Amino acid sequence: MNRVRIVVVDDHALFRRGLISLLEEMPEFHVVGEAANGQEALTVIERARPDIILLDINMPVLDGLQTLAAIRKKDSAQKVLMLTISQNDDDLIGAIVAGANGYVLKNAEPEMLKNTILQVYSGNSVLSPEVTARVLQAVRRSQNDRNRGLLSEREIEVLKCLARGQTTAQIASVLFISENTVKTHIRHILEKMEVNNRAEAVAKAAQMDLL
Amino acid sequence: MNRVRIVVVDDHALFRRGLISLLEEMPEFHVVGEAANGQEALTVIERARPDIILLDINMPVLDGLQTLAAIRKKDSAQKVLMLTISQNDDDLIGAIVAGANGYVLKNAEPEMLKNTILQVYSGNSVLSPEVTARVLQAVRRSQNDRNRGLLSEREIEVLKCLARGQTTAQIASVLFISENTVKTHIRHILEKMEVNNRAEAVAKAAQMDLL
DNA sequence: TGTAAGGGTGATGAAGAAATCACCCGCTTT
DNA sequence: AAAGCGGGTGATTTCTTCATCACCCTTACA
Repeated sequence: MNRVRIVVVDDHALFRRGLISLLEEMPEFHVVGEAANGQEALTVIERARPDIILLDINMPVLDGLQTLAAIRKKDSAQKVLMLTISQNDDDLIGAIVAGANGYVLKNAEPEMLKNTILQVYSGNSVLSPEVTARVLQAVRRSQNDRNRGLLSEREIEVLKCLARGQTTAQIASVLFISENTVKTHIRHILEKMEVNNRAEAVAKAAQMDLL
Repeated sequence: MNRVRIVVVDDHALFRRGLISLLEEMPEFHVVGEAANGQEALTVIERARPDIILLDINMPVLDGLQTLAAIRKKDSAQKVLMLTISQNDDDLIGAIVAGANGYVLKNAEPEMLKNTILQVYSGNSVLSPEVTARVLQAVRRSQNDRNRGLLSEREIEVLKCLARGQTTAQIASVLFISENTVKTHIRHILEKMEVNNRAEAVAKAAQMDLL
């Protein structure tokens, strides 16, 4: 197998040199370029045509996220692995949205880093376990956001009553509205949740945890 | 260090037994219970009080996602690692939303599985590299969804013109509206995007990829 | 067979968002 | 000082969504 061609981008010269020697010790890899900031990186990448770019986030001139965006604009298939100390949510989510193929912390073990690079090279994505929880949290939040706004507040009230097994008439008296209104709310709930009857709506609502 | 107490839930008896002997061979782990479906699992968990539950998704009676939801309802801190062959998006995202602490494929290497369990035990989350890309994709989609709906269609039109460097007057003539209207649209754009001027708005829009 | 319950359709007033425009201010350039 | 441009404030019209209600249909069952 051919060696994986790598470009290392990091403003910390010491770290960059250390990382490069580490990679060069591994027979799988070959470092074909390095840069101390995003601006330089774009030039180096243009010339070196690497398989993978290891990209720091905190950098002067052009930071990692802007650099990533610029890279993506030119080549949507270029593999980019963020390698940073930042566990900041904005950096993390920002990198993902900008199209990073992975996000690993600088304190990763060499063996771990090697596996990560090979995974990314083979087309997969990798996250450090330390940041994976935050990503999952982001997924949960966004799914909840998707649910929020789907139903109006009143409709959720009605849905809660439904979940308690109340009939149309009971709900009407509890909420001080007419039975007709309750039925209309339920109709809208069924439409919005894309279900066919009350029971199914309650089941789905329980699953979406909006009771 | 104490051994990590594990419960294995999988309807495939052969796989379950194999997994259990594998785990028992490792000094770090101790399997304190097993179950062939979600229903059984809930009982077993109640009794065995494991540190971690390895949970399959495709199961009869009560599937893995429903089981996970039930577990979370009782104990929001219980660590649950999904261990499945399913690369289905609904299963994956569903598991995350339901609160899984990890999602790994059954074809994982023993050494890999061991590391994963230890990571989850120590409070982190883990995804198989094979599914990580899909999760990142989901994050990107949901962030885009968050952007959609932020600006009205008309406002996005104005924003596109701004990005082309057009002045208020030029935009007005292109869109067949008065300059005042253009200014108002721009004002709303600035407010909604939480930026202070046109240039910043364009930069942020480019970053959010809504041009 | 009539009555209760789930489900479907149409309609209306109130509230809020969207799109439009007029007018004002401050800075820069000429 | 006049003109051009970016930016701020108020006001109007239109459209959509929400919450409300009336009326009709089908099924089950007493």
